[in-house]
Amino acid sequence: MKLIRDFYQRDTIEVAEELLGKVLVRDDGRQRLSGLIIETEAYLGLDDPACHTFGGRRTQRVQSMYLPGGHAYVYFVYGMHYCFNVVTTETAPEAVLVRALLPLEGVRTMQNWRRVKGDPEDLTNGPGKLCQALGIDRSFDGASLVGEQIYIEEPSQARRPEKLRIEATPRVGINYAGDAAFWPLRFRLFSEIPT
DNA sequence: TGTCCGATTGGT
DNA sequence: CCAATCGGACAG
Repeated sequence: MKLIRDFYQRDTIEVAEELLGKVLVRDDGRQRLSGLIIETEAYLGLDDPACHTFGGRRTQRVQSMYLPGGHAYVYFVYGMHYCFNVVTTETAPEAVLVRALLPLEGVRTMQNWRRVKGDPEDLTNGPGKLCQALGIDRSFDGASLVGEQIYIEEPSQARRPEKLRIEATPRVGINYAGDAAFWPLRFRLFSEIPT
């Protein structure tokens, strides 16, 4: 079951936690590439120094963060990587960064796009890596998450754990953000998931 | 227009 | 630990 718009149009921290254990799907019409979401980070908009919209910044790059919850915000960093975010709330420019997946469908294709072999976990255990594995680039910026090309769905019964165990720790790579660098807004699933 | 730097990754 | 690599934010 594909998540509906209302799932995204809620409090950002709630969405960040509840995205854990869901399945991110990229469907190019020929095949499905998917992975179980195991790590996220919440970015809290105007009052969050680590957020691209801090202080009400509204530049070309971050336009899609001002879309209603349920859209994608994809940006380019370090001259070579893309990061995929889920826009949250009804109107506030907040989002959740998807940081890691457990590959499910289309592992072969992911290996081709990543040009690495070996441990499937290395395919999508980082925000830049998972974008490369799923073929997500800036053309997905602003895309609807209730459409056909990219969306998030409930996991199959088989890989839905009895109870999710979540750990909250500080976000990474934002040491420039002062106190906000210590806010526990990074969420990780550490239950055993059947694969 | 010029400069500085990044919500990362991969190799030393 | 450090380089790669270039678009974006902001100062001038």
